[in-house]
Amino acid sequence: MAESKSETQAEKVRAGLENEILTGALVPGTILEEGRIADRYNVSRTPVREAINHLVYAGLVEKPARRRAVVCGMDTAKLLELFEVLAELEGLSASFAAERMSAAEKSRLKEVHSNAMQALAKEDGGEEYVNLGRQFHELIVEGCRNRELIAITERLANRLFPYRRYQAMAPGRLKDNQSEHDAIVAAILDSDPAAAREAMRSHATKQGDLLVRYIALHKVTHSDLRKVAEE
Amino acid sequence: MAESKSETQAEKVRAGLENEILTGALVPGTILEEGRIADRYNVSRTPVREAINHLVYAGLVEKPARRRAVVCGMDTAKLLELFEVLAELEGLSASFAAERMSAAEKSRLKEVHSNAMQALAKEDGGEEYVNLGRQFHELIVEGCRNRELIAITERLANRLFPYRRYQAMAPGRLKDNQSEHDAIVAAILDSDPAAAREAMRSHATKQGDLLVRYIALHKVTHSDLRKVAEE
DNA sequence: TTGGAACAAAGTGTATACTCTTTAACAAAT
DNA sequence: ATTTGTTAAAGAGTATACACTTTGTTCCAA
Repeated sequence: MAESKSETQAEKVRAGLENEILTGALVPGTILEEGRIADRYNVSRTPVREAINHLVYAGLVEKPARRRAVVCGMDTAKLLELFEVLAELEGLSASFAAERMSAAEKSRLKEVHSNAMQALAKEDGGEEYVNLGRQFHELIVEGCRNRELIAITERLANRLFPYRRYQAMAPGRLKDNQSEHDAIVAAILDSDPAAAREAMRSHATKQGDLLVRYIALHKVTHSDLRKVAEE
Repeated sequence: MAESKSETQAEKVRAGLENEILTGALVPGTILEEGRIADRYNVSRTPVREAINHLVYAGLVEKPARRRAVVCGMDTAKLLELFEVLAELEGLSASFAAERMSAAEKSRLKEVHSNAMQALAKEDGGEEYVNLGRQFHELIVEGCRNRELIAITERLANRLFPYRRYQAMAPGRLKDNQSEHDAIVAAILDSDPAAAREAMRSHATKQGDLLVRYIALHKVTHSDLRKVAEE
Protein backbone atom coordinates (compact mmCIF):
# COMPACT_ATOMS: atom_id res chain seq x y z
CA MET A 1 0.00 0.00 0.00
CA ALA A 2 0.98 3.61 -0.40
CA GLU A 3 0.99 5.68 2.77
CA SER A 4 1.71 3.44 5.74
CA LYS A 5 2.91 5.60 8.60
CA SER A 6 2.71 4.04 12.03
CA GLU A 7 -1.05 3.59 12.27
CA THR A 8 -2.16 0.22 11.01
CA GLN A 9 -4.77 -0.12 8.31
CA ALA A 10 -6.93 -2.09 10.68
CA GLU A 11 -6.93 0.83 13.09
CA LYS A 12 -7.79 3.27 10.33
CA VAL A 13 -10.76 1.18 9.28
CA ARG A 14 -11.88 0.71 12.85
CA ALA A 15 -11.81 4.42 13.52
CA GLY A 16 -13.61 5.12 10.28
CA LEU A 17 -16.40 2.64 10.89
CA GLU A 18 -16.78 3.66 14.51
CA ASN A 19 -17.16 7.23 13.43
CA GLU A 20 -19.71 6.33 10.79
CA ILE A 21 -21.73 4.44 13.35
CA LEU A 22 -21.53 7.10 16.04
CA THR A 23 -22.51 9.91 13.70
CA GLY A 24 -25.38 7.86 12.38
CA ALA A 25 -24.04 7.58 8.84
CA LEU A 26 -24.33 3.83 9.35
CA VAL A 27 -27.82 3.24 10.68
CA PRO A 28 -28.44 0.39 13.13
CA GLY A 29 -29.31 -2.71 11.17
CA THR A 30 -26.93 -1.88 8.34
CA ILE A 31 -25.11 -4.94 7.10
CA LEU A 32 -21.34 -4.67 7.10
CA GLU A 33 -20.02 -6.88 4.35
CA GLU A 34 -16.28 -7.38 4.53
CA GLY A 35 -15.58 -7.15 0.83
CA ARG A 36 -17.54 -3.93 0.31
CA ILE A 37 -15.91 -2.22 3.24
CA ALA A 38 -12.52 -3.37 2.05
CA ASP A 39 -13.20 -1.70 -1.27
CA ARG A 40 -14.56 1.45 0.32
CA TYR A 41 -11.42 1.87 2.40
CA ASN A 42 -9.05 0.58 -0.28
CA VAL A 43 -7.60 -2.21 1.82
CA SER A 44 -7.89 -5.99 1.80
CA ARG A 45 -10.41 -7.93 3.85
CA THR A 46 -7.87 -8.86 6.50
CA PRO A 47 -7.71 -5.50 8.31
CA VAL A 48 -11.45 -5.08 7.84
CA ARG A 49 -12.11 -8.29 9.73
CA GLU A 50 -9.89 -7.08 12.53
CA ALA A 51 -11.71 -3.76 12.68
CA ILE A 52 -15.09 -5.46 12.80
CA ASN A 53 -13.97 -7.65 15.66
CA HIS A 54 -12.98 -4.55 17.60
CA LEU A 55 -16.40 -3.05 17.04
CA VAL A 56 -18.05 -6.24 18.20
CA TYR A 57 -16.11 -5.99 21.40
CA ALA A 58 -17.08 -2.34 21.77
CA GLY A 59 -20.70 -3.39 21.50
CA LEU A 60 -21.40 -1.40 18.36
CA VAL A 61 -21.68 -4.34 16.00
CA GLU A 62 -23.04 -7.88 16.17
CA LYS A 63 -21.53 -10.79 14.31
CA PRO A 64 -22.81 -14.35 14.54
CA ALA A 65 -20.17 -16.89 13.49
CA ARG A 66 -19.99 -17.33 9.74
CA ARG A 67 -22.60 -14.66 9.20
CA ARG A 68 -22.33 -11.04 8.19
CA ALA A 69 -21.83 -8.33 10.74
CA VAL A 70 -24.61 -5.81 11.35
CA VAL A 71 -24.64 -2.49 13.16
CA CYS A 72 -26.24 -3.04 16.55
CA GLY A 73 -29.84 -2.09 16.93
CA MET A 74 -31.15 -0.95 20.27
CA ASP A 75 -34.55 -1.74 21.61
CA THR A 76 -36.10 -0.06 24.60
CA ALA A 77 -35.35 -2.93 26.94
CA LYS A 78 -31.66 -2.98 26.06
CA LEU A 79 -31.48 0.78 26.36
CA LEU A 80 -32.89 0.62 29.87
CA GLU A 81 -30.43 -2.06 30.86
CA LEU A 82 -27.50 -0.07 29.58
CA PHE A 83 -28.58 3.11 31.31
CA GLU A 84 -29.19 1.20 34.51
CA VAL A 85 -25.58 0.08 34.54
CA LEU A 86 -24.18 3.35 33.28
CA ALA A 87 -25.94 5.28 36.02
CA GLU A 88 -24.35 3.10 38.67
CA LEU A 89 -20.92 3.28 37.09
CA GLU A 90 -21.02 7.04 36.75
CA GLY A 91 -22.34 7.32 40.28
CA LEU A 92 -19.48 5.21 41.50
CA SER A 93 -16.99 7.30 39.54
CA ALA A 94 -18.43 10.44 41.05
CA SER A 95 -18.11 9.10 44.56
CA PHE A 96 -14.47 8.19 43.97
CA ALA A 97 -13.90 11.51 42.27
CA ALA A 98 -15.23 13.34 45.31
CA GLU A 99 -12.57 11.65 47.41
CA ARG A 100 -9.73 11.62 44.95
CA MET A 101 -9.75 14.56 42.57
CA SER A 102 -6.89 17.02 42.94
CA ALA A 103 -7.51 20.69 43.55
CA ALA A 104 -6.53 21.38 39.95
CA GLU A 105 -9.00 18.84 38.65
CA LYS A 106 -11.73 20.26 40.82
CA SER A 107 -11.21 23.79 39.59
CA ARG A 108 -11.17 22.53 36.01
CA LEU A 109 -14.51 20.89 36.68
CA LYS A 110 -15.89 24.08 38.16
CA GLU A 111 -14.68 25.97 35.11
CA VAL A 112 -16.33 23.64 32.60
CA HIS A 113 -19.50 23.76 34.62
CA SER A 114 -19.71 27.54 34.61
CA ASN A 115 -18.82 27.70 30.92
CA ALA A 116 -21.79 25.43 30.39
CA MET A 117 -23.90 27.93 32.28
CA GLN A 118 -22.87 30.58 29.75
CA ALA A 119 -23.52 28.27 26.82
CA LEU A 120 -27.00 27.65 28.12
CA ALA A 121 -27.91 31.25 27.27
CA LYS A 122 -26.78 30.98 23.65
CA GLU A 123 -29.32 30.23 20.98
CA ASP A 124 -27.40 27.60 19.06
CA GLY A 125 -29.77 24.72 19.68
CA GLY A 126 -27.66 23.66 22.63
CA GLU A 127 -24.82 22.35 20.53
CA GLU A 128 -22.07 23.90 22.60
CA TYR A 129 -23.88 22.95 25.79
CA VAL A 130 -24.03 19.30 24.76
CA ASN A 131 -20.29 19.30 24.11
CA LEU A 132 -19.53 20.80 27.45
CA GLY A 133 -21.86 18.25 29.01
CA ARG A 134 -19.79 15.47 27.58
CA GLN A 135 -16.61 17.05 28.90
CA PHE A 136 -18.25 17.38 32.28
CA HIS A 137 -18.99 13.68 32.46
CA GLU A 138 -15.54 12.73 31.22
CA LEU A 139 -13.80 14.90 33.79
CA ILE A 140 -15.67 13.23 36.58
CA VAL A 141 -15.12 9.71 35.31
CA GLU A 142 -11.44 10.37 34.88
CA GLY A 143 -11.31 11.80 38.37
CA CYS A 144 -12.07 8.39 39.86
CA ARG A 145 -8.42 7.32 39.54
CA ASN A 146 -9.25 3.78 38.60
CA ARG A 147 -8.21 2.89 35.09
CA GLU A 148 -10.44 -0.12 34.89
CA LEU A 149 -13.50 1.80 35.99
CA ILE A 150 -12.69 4.53 33.50
CA ALA A 151 -12.35 2.03 30.67
CA ILE A 152 -15.59 0.23 31.44
CA THR A 153 -17.58 3.40 31.93
CA GLU A 154 -16.33 5.11 28.82
CA ARG A 155 -16.98 2.08 26.70
CA LEU A 156 -20.57 2.08 27.85
CA ALA A 157 -20.99 5.84 27.47
CA ASN A 158 -19.59 5.59 23.98
CA ARG A 159 -22.11 2.95 23.08
CA LEU A 160 -24.96 5.10 24.29
CA PHE A 161 -23.64 8.29 22.76
CA PRO A 162 -25.76 8.29 19.61
CA TYR A 163 -28.90 7.94 21.72
CA ARG A 164 -28.01 10.23 24.53
CA ARG A 165 -28.38 13.36 22.47
CA TYR A 166 -32.12 12.88 22.24
CA GLN A 167 -32.96 13.58 25.80
CA ALA A 168 -31.47 17.05 25.46
CA MET A 169 -34.33 17.88 23.13
CA ALA A 170 -37.10 17.73 25.70
CA PRO A 171 -38.39 21.24 26.46
CA GLY A 172 -36.78 22.76 29.52
CA ARG A 173 -34.47 19.77 29.83
CA LEU A 174 -31.28 21.76 29.52
CA LYS A 175 -32.05 23.91 32.55
CA ASP A 176 -32.95 20.89 34.65
CA ASN A 177 -29.79 19.23 33.46
CA GLN A 178 -27.73 22.19 34.53
CA SER A 179 -29.20 22.26 38.01
CA GLU A 180 -28.53 18.54 38.39
CA HIS A 181 -24.95 19.28 37.46
CA ASP A 182 -24.96 21.97 40.15
CA ALA A 183 -25.69 19.37 42.77
CA ILE A 184 -22.98 17.06 41.48
CA VAL A 185 -20.35 19.78 41.41
CA ALA A 186 -21.29 20.91 44.90
CA ALA A 187 -20.94 17.41 46.31
CA ILE A 188 -17.59 16.84 44.65
CA LEU A 189 -16.15 20.18 45.71
CA ASP A 190 -17.42 19.34 49.14
CA SER A 191 -15.63 15.96 49.01
CA ASP A 192 -18.87 14.21 49.89
CA PRO A 193 -18.76 10.84 48.12
CA ALA A 194 -22.23 9.63 49.12
CA ALA A 195 -23.91 12.80 47.92
CA ALA A 196 -21.86 12.88 44.73
CA ARG A 197 -22.76 9.31 43.97
CA GLU A 198 -26.45 9.79 44.48
CA ALA A 199 -26.54 13.08 42.59
CA MET A 200 -24.76 11.53 39.64
CA ARG A 201 -26.72 8.34 39.75
CA SER A 202 -30.08 10.04 39.68
CA HIS A 203 -28.87 12.42 37.02
CA ALA A 204 -27.83 9.63 34.67
CA THR A 205 -30.96 7.67 35.46
CA LYS A 206 -33.12 10.65 34.57
CA GLN A 207 -31.31 11.00 31.26
CA GLY A 208 -32.07 7.39 30.47
CA ASP A 209 -35.69 7.62 31.47
CA LEU A 210 -36.27 10.76 29.46
CA LEU A 211 -34.67 9.21 26.45
CA VAL A 212 -36.76 6.07 26.63
CA ARG A 213 -39.88 8.12 27.12
CA TYR A 214 -39.01 10.34 24.18
CA ILE A 215 -38.46 7.34 21.96
CA ALA A 216 -41.69 5.73 23.05
CA LEU A 217 -43.71 8.92 22.59
CA HIS A 218 -42.30 9.87 19.23
CA LYS A 219 -41.89 6.37 17.88
CA VAL A 220 -38.41 7.36 16.81
CA THR A 221 -37.09 5.39 13.89
CA HIS A 222 -33.53 4.74 12.93
CA SER A 223 -33.65 7.15 10.03
CA ASP A 224 -34.83 9.87 12.41
CA LEU A 225 -31.84 9.16 14.54
CA ARG A 226 -29.69 9.60 11.54
CA LYS A 227 -31.17 12.98 10.70
CA VAL A 228 -30.56 14.24 14.20
CA ALA A 229 -27.00 13.03 14.12
CA GLU A 230 -26.27 14.73 10.81
CA GLU A 231 -27.45 18.17 11.81
CA MET B 1 -8.04 -28.40 7.28
CA ALA B 2 -9.46 -31.74 8.26
CA GLU B 3 -12.20 -31.61 10.87
CA SER B 4 -14.14 -28.40 10.53
CA LYS B 5 -17.42 -28.78 12.37
CA SER B 6 -19.19 -25.57 13.26
CA GLU B 7 -16.68 -24.15 15.70
CA THR B 8 -14.16 -21.94 13.99
CA GLN B 9 -10.43 -22.50 14.32
CA ALA B 10 -10.07 -19.05 15.79
CA GLU B 11 -12.49 -19.97 18.54
CA LYS B 12 -10.69 -23.20 19.23
CA VAL B 13 -7.38 -21.39 19.60
CA ARG B 14 -8.93 -18.68 21.74
CA ALA B 15 -10.43 -21.22 24.11
CA GLY B 16 -7.17 -23.11 24.25
CA LEU B 17 -5.04 -20.09 25.02
CA GLU B 18 -7.53 -18.73 27.52
CA ASN B 19 -7.48 -22.02 29.31
CA GLU B 20 -3.70 -22.12 29.34
CA ILE B 21 -3.59 -18.64 30.81
CA LEU B 22 -6.25 -19.25 33.42
CA THR B 23 -4.74 -22.49 34.62
CA GLY B 24 -1.34 -20.88 34.80
CA ALA B 25 0.25 -23.03 32.11
CA LEU B 26 1.10 -19.74 30.40
CA VAL B 27 2.70 -17.59 33.07
CA PRO B 28 2.20 -13.81 32.98
CA GLY B 29 4.96 -12.27 30.91
CA THR B 30 5.08 -15.17 28.47
CA ILE B 31 5.50 -14.00 24.90
CA LEU B 32 2.87 -15.24 22.50
CA GLU B 33 4.43 -15.47 19.08
CA GLU B 34 1.88 -15.98 16.34
CA GLY B 35 3.88 -18.47 14.31
CA ARG B 36 4.69 -20.73 17.24
CA ILE B 37 1.12 -20.84 18.42
CA ALA B 38 -0.06 -21.51 14.91
CA ASP B 39 2.22 -24.55 14.80
CA ARG B 40 1.21 -25.71 18.24
CA TYR B 41 -2.45 -25.66 17.28
CA ASN B 42 -1.90 -26.81 13.70
CA VAL B 43 -3.57 -23.83 12.09
CA SER B 44 -2.35 -20.83 10.15
CA ARG B 45 -1.51 -17.48 11.70
CA THR B 46 -4.79 -15.92 10.66
CA PRO B 47 -7.04 -17.55 13.28
CA VAL B 48 -4.28 -17.16 15.85
CA ARG B 49 -4.25 -13.40 15.34
CA GLU B 50 -7.98 -13.35 15.81
CA ALA B 51 -7.74 -15.34 19.00
CA ILE B 52 -5.05 -13.07 20.39
CA ASN B 53 -7.14 -9.99 19.67
CA HIS B 54 -9.98 -11.55 21.58
CA LEU B 55 -7.75 -12.16 24.57
CA VAL B 56 -6.62 -8.56 24.41
CA TYR B 57 -10.24 -7.47 24.72
CA ALA B 58 -10.72 -9.83 27.60
CA GLY B 59 -7.80 -8.19 29.34
CA LEU B 60 -5.70 -11.34 29.53
CA VAL B 61 -3.11 -10.32 26.97
CA GLU B 62 -1.35 -7.11 25.96
CA LYS B 63 -0.32 -6.34 22.44
CA PRO B 64 1.35 -3.06 21.40
CA ALA B 65 0.99 -2.37 17.69
CA ARG B 66 3.55 -4.21 15.58
CA ARG B 67 4.97 -5.91 18.65
CA ARG B 68 4.54 -9.36 20.04
CA ALA B 69 1.71 -10.19 22.40
CA VAL B 70 2.48 -11.05 26.02
CA VAL B 71 0.36 -12.58 28.76
CA CYS B 72 -0.74 -9.80 31.10
CA GLY B 73 1.12 -9.35 34.30
CA MET B 74 -0.63 -8.03 37.35
CA ASP B 75 0.92 -5.73 39.92
CA THR B 76 -0.59 -4.99 43.28
CA ALA B 77 -1.93 -1.61 42.24
CA LYS B 78 -3.79 -3.03 39.28
CA LEU B 79 -5.12 -5.88 41.39
CA LEU B 80 -6.54 -3.42 43.88
CA GLU B 81 -8.19 -1.40 41.14
CA LEU B 82 -9.79 -4.46 39.63
CA PHE B 83 -11.10 -5.71 42.96
CA GLU B 84 -12.41 -2.27 43.79
CA VAL B 85 -14.55 -2.31 40.67
CA LEU B 86 -15.49 -5.96 40.95
CA ALA B 87 -16.71 -5.48 44.51
CA GLU B 88 -19.03 -2.71 43.40
CA LEU B 89 -20.31 -4.63 40.41
CA GLU B 90 -21.00 -7.76 42.41
CA GLY B 91 -22.63 -5.67 45.10
CA LEU B 92 -24.84 -4.08 42.50
CA SER B 93 -25.71 -7.47 41.05
CA ALA B 94 -26.62 -8.72 44.49
CA SER B 95 -28.90 -5.79 45.13
CA PHE B 96 -30.70 -6.36 41.84
CA ALA B 97 -30.79 -10.09 42.51
CA ALA B 98 -32.48 -9.48 45.84
CA GLU B 99 -35.27 -7.68 44.02
CA ARG B 100 -35.48 -9.78 40.89
CA MET B 101 -34.58 -13.41 41.46
CA SER B 102 -37.42 -15.89 41.03
CA ALA B 103 -38.40 -18.29 43.80
CA ALA B 104 -36.74 -21.09 41.84
CA GLU B 105 -33.50 -19.17 41.53
CA LYS B 106 -33.55 -18.34 45.20
CA SER B 107 -33.97 -21.94 46.24
CA ARG B 108 -31.19 -22.97 43.89
CA LEU B 109 -28.98 -20.41 45.59
CA LYS B 110 -29.94 -21.73 49.00
CA GLU B 111 -29.14 -25.24 47.83
CA VAL B 112 -25.68 -24.36 46.51
CA HIS B 113 -24.98 -22.50 49.70
CA SER B 114 -25.83 -25.41 51.94
CA ASN B 115 -23.91 -27.83 49.74
CA ALA B 116 -20.96 -25.55 50.28
CA MET B 117 -21.52 -25.90 54.00
CA GLN B 118 -21.16 -29.67 53.61
CA ALA B 119 -18.07 -29.33 51.45
CA LEU B 120 -16.47 -27.19 54.10
CA ALA B 121 -16.21 -30.23 56.34
CA LYS B 122 -14.39 -32.34 53.75
CA GLU B 123 -10.66 -32.58 53.90
CA ASP B 124 -9.93 -32.10 50.22
CA GLY B 125 -7.98 -28.87 50.53
CA GLY B 126 -11.16 -26.92 49.84
CA GLU B 127 -11.25 -27.84 46.18
CA GLU B 128 -14.94 -28.63 46.08
CA TYR B 129 -15.69 -25.63 48.26
CA VAL B 130 -13.92 -23.30 45.86
CA ASN B 131 -15.97 -24.63 42.96
CA LEU B 132 -19.21 -24.15 44.81
CA GLY B 133 -18.06 -20.68 45.71
CA ARG B 134 -17.70 -19.83 42.09
CA GLN B 135 -21.17 -21.19 41.35
CA PHE B 136 -22.50 -19.11 44.21
CA HIS B 137 -21.14 -15.91 42.74
CA GLU B 138 -22.35 -16.78 39.27
CA LEU B 139 -25.88 -17.52 40.43
CA ILE B 140 -26.12 -14.14 42.07
CA VAL B 141 -24.66 -12.24 39.17
CA GLU B 142 -27.01 -13.96 36.78
CA GLY B 143 -29.90 -13.17 39.09
CA CYS B 144 -29.51 -9.45 38.40
CA ARG B 145 -31.45 -9.78 35.13
CA ASN B 146 -29.31 -7.27 33.31
CA ARG B 147 -27.34 -8.82 30.50
CA GLU B 148 -24.92 -5.97 30.27
CA LEU B 149 -24.12 -6.05 33.96
CA ILE B 150 -23.67 -9.80 33.76
CA ALA B 151 -21.28 -9.51 30.84
CA ILE B 152 -19.16 -6.80 32.43
CA THR B 153 -18.99 -8.51 35.80
CA GLU B 154 -18.13 -11.92 34.46
CA ARG B 155 -15.41 -10.55 32.25
CA LEU B 156 -13.80 -8.95 35.27
CA ALA B 157 -14.26 -12.01 37.47
CA ASN B 158 -12.69 -14.13 34.77
CA ARG B 159 -9.68 -11.89 34.63
CA LEU B 160 -9.19 -12.16 38.36
CA PHE B 161 -9.86 -15.86 38.53
CA PRO B 162 -6.24 -17.06 38.58
CA TYR B 163 -5.51 -14.77 41.50
CA ARG B 164 -8.68 -15.24 43.44
CA ARG B 165 -7.80 -18.76 44.51
CA TYR B 166 -5.03 -17.51 46.72
CA GLN B 167 -7.13 -15.84 49.34
CA ALA B 168 -8.81 -19.18 50.07
CA MET B 169 -5.48 -20.35 51.46
CA ALA B 170 -5.38 -18.06 54.47
CA PRO B 171 -5.98 -20.07 57.67
CA GLY B 172 -9.59 -19.98 58.77
CA ARG B 173 -10.56 -18.06 55.67
CA LEU B 174 -13.02 -20.64 54.42
CA LYS B 175 -15.16 -20.45 57.52
CA ASP B 176 -15.21 -16.65 57.42
CA ASN B 177 -16.07 -16.86 53.78
CA GLN B 178 -18.97 -19.13 54.49
CA SER B 179 -20.43 -16.84 57.14
CA GLU B 180 -20.15 -13.88 54.78
CA HIS B 181 -22.10 -15.94 52.28
CA ASP B 182 -24.67 -16.54 55.02
CA ALA B 183 -25.32 -12.84 55.27
CA ILE B 184 -25.62 -12.47 51.51
CA VAL B 185 -28.07 -15.34 51.17
CA ALA B 186 -30.15 -14.06 54.05
CA ALA B 187 -30.43 -10.60 52.50
CA ILE B 188 -31.36 -11.96 49.10
CA LEU B 189 -33.96 -14.39 50.46
CA ASP B 190 -35.27 -11.48 52.45
CA SER B 191 -35.48 -9.36 49.27
CA ASP B 192 -33.44 -6.65 50.95
CA PRO B 193 -31.41 -5.01 48.19
CA ALA B 194 -29.45 -2.58 50.35
CA ALA B 195 -28.33 -5.30 52.74
CA ALA B 196 -27.51 -7.66 49.90
CA ARG B 197 -25.44 -5.04 48.19
CA GLU B 198 -23.45 -4.16 51.25
CA ALA B 199 -22.93 -7.78 52.27
CA MET B 200 -21.68 -8.70 48.82
CA ARG B 201 -19.59 -5.58 48.45
CA SER B 202 -17.75 -6.08 51.70
CA HIS B 203 -17.36 -9.79 50.96
CA ALA B 204 -15.66 -9.15 47.63
CA THR B 205 -13.60 -6.33 49.07
CA LYS B 206 -12.33 -8.60 51.79
CA GLN B 207 -11.34 -11.22 49.24
CA GLY B 208 -9.33 -8.62 47.38
CA ASP B 209 -7.65 -7.27 50.48
CA LEU B 210 -6.70 -10.71 51.70
CA LEU B 211 -5.28 -11.60 48.35
CA VAL B 212 -3.18 -8.47 48.13
CA ARG B 213 -1.94 -8.95 51.67
CA TYR B 214 -1.09 -12.59 50.97
CA ILE B 215 0.88 -11.64 47.90
CA ALA B 216 2.72 -8.89 49.72
CA LEU B 217 3.56 -11.11 52.70
CA HIS B 218 4.69 -14.10 50.73
CA LYS B 219 6.26 -12.21 47.86
CA VAL B 220 4.40 -14.51 45.55
CA THR B 221 6.03 -14.93 42.18
CA HIS B 222 4.49 -15.93 38.93
CA SER B 223 5.95 -19.40 39.04
CA ASP B 224 4.39 -19.89 42.46
CA LEU B 225 1.10 -18.93 40.97
CA ARG B 226 1.63 -21.56 38.37
CA LYS B 227 2.28 -24.28 40.90
CA VAL B 228 -0.88 -23.48 42.79
CA ALA B 229 -2.87 -23.50 39.60
CA GLU B 230 -1.53 -26.88 38.52
CA GLU B 231 -2.30 -28.74 41.71
C1' DT C 1 34.45 -3.39 29.35
C1' DT C 2 30.88 -0.28 27.46
C1' DG C 3 28.18 2.10 23.72
C1' DG C 4 26.47 1.96 19.65
C1' DA C 5 26.29 1.30 14.45
C1' DA C 6 25.37 -2.17 10.96
C1' DC C 7 23.49 -6.17 9.62
C1' DA C 8 20.93 -10.72 10.00
C1' DA C 9 17.08 -13.21 11.82
C1' DA C 10 12.55 -13.21 13.40
C1' DG C 11 7.94 -11.46 13.46
C1' DT C 12 3.96 -8.55 12.47
C1' DG C 13 0.69 -6.45 8.99
C1' DT C 14 -1.59 -6.95 4.71
C1' DA C 15 -2.83 -8.90 0.20
C1' DT C 16 -4.47 -12.67 -2.25
C1' DA C 17 -6.24 -17.32 -3.32
C1' DC C 18 -9.14 -20.97 -2.28
C1' DT C 19 -12.71 -23.83 0.36
C1' DC C 20 -16.90 -24.46 2.56
C1' DT C 21 -21.10 -22.22 4.49
C1' DT C 22 -24.76 -19.17 4.11
C1' DT C 23 -27.95 -16.49 1.34
C1' DA C 24 -31.39 -15.79 -1.81
C1' DA C 25 -33.61 -16.82 -6.23
C1' DC C 26 -36.39 -19.78 -8.60
C1' DA C 27 -39.19 -23.94 -9.51
C1' DA C 28 -42.33 -27.38 -8.26
C1' DA C 29 -45.85 -29.07 -5.19
C1' DT C 30 -49.22 -28.57 -1.69
C1' DA D 1 -50.74 -18.00 -2.25
C1' DT D 2 -47.52 -20.40 0.70
C1' DT D 3 -44.35 -23.68 1.45
C1' DT D 4 -40.52 -26.77 0.30
C1' DG D 5 -36.47 -28.35 -2.52
C1' DT D 6 -32.75 -27.26 -5.57
C1' DT D 7 -29.13 -24.69 -7.01
C1' DA D 8 -26.26 -20.57 -8.28
C1' DA D 9 -24.17 -16.59 -6.33
C1' DA D 10 -22.15 -14.32 -2.49
C1' DG D 11 -19.63 -14.18 1.53
C1' DA D 12 -17.02 -15.86 5.67
C1' DG D 13 -12.97 -18.64 7.40
C1' DT D 14 -8.39 -20.05 6.61
C1' DA D 15 -3.89 -20.73 4.30
C1' DT D 16 -0.12 -18.76 2.18
C1' DA D 17 3.04 -15.23 0.27
C1' DC D 18 5.46 -11.20 0.82
C1' DA D 19 6.77 -6.37 2.38
C1' DC D 20 8.10 -3.66 6.05
C1' DT D 21 9.30 -3.49 11.41
C1' DT D 22 11.16 -4.95 15.27
C1' DT D 23 14.49 -7.66 17.68
C1' DG D 24 18.92 -9.50 18.50
C1' DT D 25 23.73 -10.15 17.40
C1' DT D 26 28.15 -9.01 15.89
C1' DC D 27 31.79 -6.10 15.49
C1' DC D 28 34.13 -1.85 15.97
C1' DA D 29 35.56 2.45 18.44
C1' DA D 30 36.02 4.98 22.62
